[in-house]
Amino acid sequence: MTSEKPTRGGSRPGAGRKPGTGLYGEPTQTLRLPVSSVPVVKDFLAAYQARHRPGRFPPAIDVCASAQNPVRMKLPLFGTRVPAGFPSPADDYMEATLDLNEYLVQDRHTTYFVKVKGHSMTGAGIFDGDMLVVNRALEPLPGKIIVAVVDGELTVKRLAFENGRPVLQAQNPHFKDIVLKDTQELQCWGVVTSTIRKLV
Amino acid sequence: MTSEKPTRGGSRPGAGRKPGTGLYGEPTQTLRLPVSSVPVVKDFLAAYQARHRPGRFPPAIDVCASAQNPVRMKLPLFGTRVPAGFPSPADDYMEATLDLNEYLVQDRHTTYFVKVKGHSMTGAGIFDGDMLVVNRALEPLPGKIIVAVVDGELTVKRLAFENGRPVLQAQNPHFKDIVLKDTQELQCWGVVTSTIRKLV
DNA sequence: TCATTTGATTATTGTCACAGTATTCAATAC
DNA sequence: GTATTGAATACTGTGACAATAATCAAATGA
Repeated sequence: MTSEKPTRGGSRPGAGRKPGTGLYGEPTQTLRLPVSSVPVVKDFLAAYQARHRPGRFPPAIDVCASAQNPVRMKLPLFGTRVPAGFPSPADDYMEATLDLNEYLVQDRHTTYFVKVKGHSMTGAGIFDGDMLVVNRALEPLPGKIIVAVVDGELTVKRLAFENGRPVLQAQNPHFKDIVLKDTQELQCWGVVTSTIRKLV
Repeated sequence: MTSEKPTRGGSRPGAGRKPGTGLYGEPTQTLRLPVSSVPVVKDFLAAYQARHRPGRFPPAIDVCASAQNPVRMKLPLFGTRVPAGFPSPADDYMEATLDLNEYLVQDRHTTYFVKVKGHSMTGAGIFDGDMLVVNRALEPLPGKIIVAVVDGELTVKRLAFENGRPVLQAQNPHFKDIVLKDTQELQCWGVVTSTIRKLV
């Protein structure tokens, strides 16, 4: 321990942290939120931050399941007319019975389920935690929402083509589209046929 | 226009705004976010506010009863890891089985389906043509999305309470909320537990 | 009598400001 | 040539402030 005056360091022109080197690469601002929502928003921001990191696409899918052995289960489906009382199977109001598997699974051998992670598809009405029904036998046409693998990352995006190149469009203006380069391979795992969201 | 000193008003003990009268009914705090995420978070907060707005004690709501019909099923469920190839039932990725009916139908005796018409619930991610899974055995608590009959009209709205009165909130700023008057009867047909949307 | 007006009081809310931290630069030391 | 160092500058979390909103009860006026 000395009290000598150091001779290194000092004023330098052009020194200082460079702009855009923060967590998000863009300006920030403060927003007032209810305290109970803070952890939720922080989780969202973590995904938001990761999504903006160049060259990396965090997985958007959590759970995969296949529809191999569906069983029938019929439940009442009511029509659009307003019944005078609560509808019962004997009423004319009942339009049909509905089997969810029958309704949602075209072909049990080519259908599976995945769970959505992240907020990149909110513009298409697909939210974090939604369950998707995917049919891998369907052709990935432009405009369809597909499950795809790009650079080893599993994502859910809307398929489009620009200048002959496939583009995986995020349906949220704050997430970047994925424009495939010649060196990148697009592996399609199927077309999303339905979305399911649990509310309770 | 006079300059006389008014004699009304003045200091009062116990005056002042009451705690918990804000948008969320709870304390708030500031959080720093990237500017591009601000509209996304604000949208989220709007829904969050509707979800968490504390209601008063619920009035008498008629929960009607009836329905039936059974059967069951089981389907394979795959693990959370991203598989290197397409998952199949023979893979180690299969972790359990998923049954769509089991996943979406808590009690087949109290569950039915309805199809949405109109755009009044788009703010809650419920769109025209969506299929709703409704459980009429669940209690219509504030914040839940319910199927209700008001003045003979069958509607899907979010339930809330203002000044002790039930309010059916449309989740679309272009639709009006339904504030129930004393002469009006609110007949609840159940709580929406899931939404299903077919894309193809 | 009773509904309305009024100013003080207090909570909420959007925004700014500040201190502490992180990053970068280039001269100096080794 | 490489590592160290202090200054410079941006980022980040939190506190503070002013403007707004809500509430109360006395005074007012019909």
